[in-house]
Amino acid sequence: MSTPKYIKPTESELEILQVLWSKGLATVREVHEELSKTKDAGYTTTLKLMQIMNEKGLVKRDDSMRTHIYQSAVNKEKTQKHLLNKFIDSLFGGSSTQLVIQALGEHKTTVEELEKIQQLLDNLKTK
Amino acid sequence: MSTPKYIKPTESELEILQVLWSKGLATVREVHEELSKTKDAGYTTTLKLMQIMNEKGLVKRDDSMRTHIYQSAVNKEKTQKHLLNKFIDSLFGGSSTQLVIQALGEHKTTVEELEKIQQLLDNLKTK
DNA sequence: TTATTGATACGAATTAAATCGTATATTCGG
DNA sequence: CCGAATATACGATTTAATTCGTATCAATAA
Repeated sequence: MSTPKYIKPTESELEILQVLWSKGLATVREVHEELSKTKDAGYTTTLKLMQIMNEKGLVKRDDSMRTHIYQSAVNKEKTQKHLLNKFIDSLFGGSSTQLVIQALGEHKTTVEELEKIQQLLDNLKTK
Repeated sequence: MSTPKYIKPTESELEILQVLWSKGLATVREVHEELSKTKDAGYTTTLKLMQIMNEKGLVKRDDSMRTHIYQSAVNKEKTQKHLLNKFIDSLFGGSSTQLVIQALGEHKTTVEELEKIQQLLDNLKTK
């Protein structure tokens, strides 16, 4: 079995992936419009980034038409997991528990969500 | 009240902060030895990084002696929280619950730890 | 047909991070 | 005192990420 090569997306690349994950398919223009809401960079900047991401294999595109259609080439959950693990290692010495404690302590979490997590914990415990 | 200026440490800076957080006080050499275990860069590289961190205010140092003594100038928990929030925003659309679910699902967590988290959840729920 | 709009390609400049070589000063063993 | 070991300072290079200008081509409206 071939070792899967995990590419670590940069900050900007992650922003683009977010958009693609939520839209499924999108043109450069669409992605750019979306990013423009919170960020301020030129169109060709977004274009170039997406071209590079295509070379890296982070996105796929259909270039059979004049206006290319992009989509993510990496799985959202897998990527999240991968980056999360790196994050936990680098900031919480590998202890996911520490991270969870901080995460729950800080953000306001609804009772429903807390119960959802408790469910999950119960499941994990019985395994 | 003055707006606290949060400086985002780079990857390498974070590694150094980790060492300082765990040691309290340390010389460049000590930090460097520690980093050498997992990483391979020259002594002057570590030195330079720590000098820059000093300029940025990420660390403090006592340079009254020939061999300077460094310590972190930023609070561990605060820094963790700050970076964690950024991370959650950028990767989990601000949902700490999503993050927690992924974190617990992936890493192997002991029953003791799971129970610790359940305790925490119970406390949160009654509030 | 021609001018305008909007698309990609691509080189190049800019910025930021990390790395290292070298100069120089201090300490310490002999 | 002298030489080796060990410090810091600091400029310069390298590498990576981001940004953007400009060329060029295609589509479309007038």
